[in-house]
Amino acid sequence: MSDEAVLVDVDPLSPVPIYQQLRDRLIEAIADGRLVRGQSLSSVRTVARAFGINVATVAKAYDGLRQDGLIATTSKSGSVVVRDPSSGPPDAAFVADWTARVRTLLAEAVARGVPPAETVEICGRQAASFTGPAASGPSPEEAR
Amino acid sequence: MSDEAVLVDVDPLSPVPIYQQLRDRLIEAIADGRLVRGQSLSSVRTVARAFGINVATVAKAYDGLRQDGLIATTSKSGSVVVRDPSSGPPDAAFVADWTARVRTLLAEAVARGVPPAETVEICGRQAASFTGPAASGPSPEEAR
Amino acid sequence: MSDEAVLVDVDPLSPVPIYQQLRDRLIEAIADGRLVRGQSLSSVRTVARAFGINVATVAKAYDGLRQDGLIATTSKSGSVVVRDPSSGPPDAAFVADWTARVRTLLAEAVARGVPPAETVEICGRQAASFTGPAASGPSPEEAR
Amino acid sequence: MSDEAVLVDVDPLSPVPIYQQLRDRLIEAIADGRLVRGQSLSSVRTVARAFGINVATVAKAYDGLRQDGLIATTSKSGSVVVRDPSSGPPDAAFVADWTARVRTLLAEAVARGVPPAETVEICGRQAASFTGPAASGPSPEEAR
DNA sequence: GTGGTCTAGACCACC
DNA sequence: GTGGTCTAGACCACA
Repeated sequence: MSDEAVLVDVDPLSPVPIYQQLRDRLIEAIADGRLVRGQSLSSVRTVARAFGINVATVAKAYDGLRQDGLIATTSKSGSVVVRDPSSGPPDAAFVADWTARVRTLLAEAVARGVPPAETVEICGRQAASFTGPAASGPSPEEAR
Repeated sequence: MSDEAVLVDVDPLSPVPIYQQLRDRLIEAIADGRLVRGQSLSSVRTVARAFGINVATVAKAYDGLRQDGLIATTSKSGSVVVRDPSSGPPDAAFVADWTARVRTLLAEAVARGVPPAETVEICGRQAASFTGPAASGPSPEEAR
Repeated sequence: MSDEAVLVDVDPLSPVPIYQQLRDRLIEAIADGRLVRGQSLSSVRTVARAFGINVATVAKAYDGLRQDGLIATTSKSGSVVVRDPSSGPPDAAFVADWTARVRTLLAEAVARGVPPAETVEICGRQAASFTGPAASGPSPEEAR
Repeated sequence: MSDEAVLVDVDPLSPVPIYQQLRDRLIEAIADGRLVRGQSLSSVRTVARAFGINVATVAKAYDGLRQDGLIATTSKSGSVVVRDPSSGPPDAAFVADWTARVRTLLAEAVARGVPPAETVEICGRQAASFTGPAASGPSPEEAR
């Protein structure tokens, strides 16, 4: 029980689908170390009840994480995190796709007048919060 | 006439709506200087014909850009770019929202094993290809 | 179900687009308290059927309200009002733009011979029917 | 020549049609006394050349003013203002229609959080600029 | 059930 | 010519 208490919250009024909000929040939890490999997630029923949302919605969120190879689900022990920042680099295809997406997002800010350098600065600040305590150091090598 | 030849392409099979792909590509064109303030876009009909998509779909893409204050449309001269990287900084609300979105995107890469420092590096590389107050430096080669 | 019975009507023969008439009527409903924060709107299909207009037309009206931050839409529960007169003041840019528009409208009446004082009186009478921080006074009878 | 030098300007990038901008600016000029009964307007050709717009566009603007009974056009002396704030009150139908329009506009501000009282205050400030010096006095009777 | 997207084709306003 | 509006009808995603 104590190892599955990751608090996230979803906004039912947001235009972004609830299942994706859930997925995004869990990914962020994995990225910043609140969820680590081996840790188990709350059951779909528990989460659904906690947020007052449909079980299918939670299942869909977990499904996405499973397809991304981030969690694995067994009928016995539920869903557990099987991949986290320390699990090694992803395949090149993912990186290529991700690069394209980040380019689009950066463009949105630059087109509106945010200086390119400032966008990178913001990215740096956000990324710094992901590796945990070691990330604010001089050279963020893998803290493995 | 000769100033509206900005080539982009869209993928009708992608899960991301066509109108948004179009919008994204045009935003990127504005960000990297292929489209500058005062330049006019191809007419909705021309674009629709070129891509084999519906006029309304193109109109919706242009509509989004209009609401973002990036283009202005008149019946006479079609749509022209009215805001570009040199038009000054956007409002704080946009930046705050954008920061949240970029955080989610960065988390996705970090959770999968891309080192935070590398995500920032990629951002830097992409941002370097955009035009901005500081981007007019001596040819942005890969800083690798 | 019982909380979405806000009746408005539209005129298909009017030069003002149907989607905008719908938008205007709903804005008036929000302004005068017939629609309050948290209340949900009829679904696009319901409205479309009721008025004999197209679903897309209603969707466009709702789209406008969404971009103005007045409603929020989710696939599950449809559209709900998220901003009303009690939600705090708008940004300065909006007020400036609105002032210019009201000036033009006032001019139209004055140029035709309505005394300026009377235009303001009419505005006062109309504004009195709206709910606002000060509008909950002792029954806004005509101050004539 | 010296009595037709009313300066207005139009924004070709505005979403509001040029002919209507022209019409609006002229109505404002009549409302605030820069144009009075008997004064003649520049010819359509002169205006068209001055703004680099089409003659037909100017003609359409003048046409609207003519239908509103604000100007009259003779082939001999061109267009002259035939109605201004001192010409007496308009018909009731106009006032009723105008009231509905002003209500819609007021609602837009109120719905977004502008207190009703403040909307009226803004209207008062704008209206004050219309009658000229006499409007800021105690009781703005007709200064006829 | 909900809303979002897209199509094909039509009409109208603007210039 | 341009863009804006509306229709009818279809398909898909969300919950």
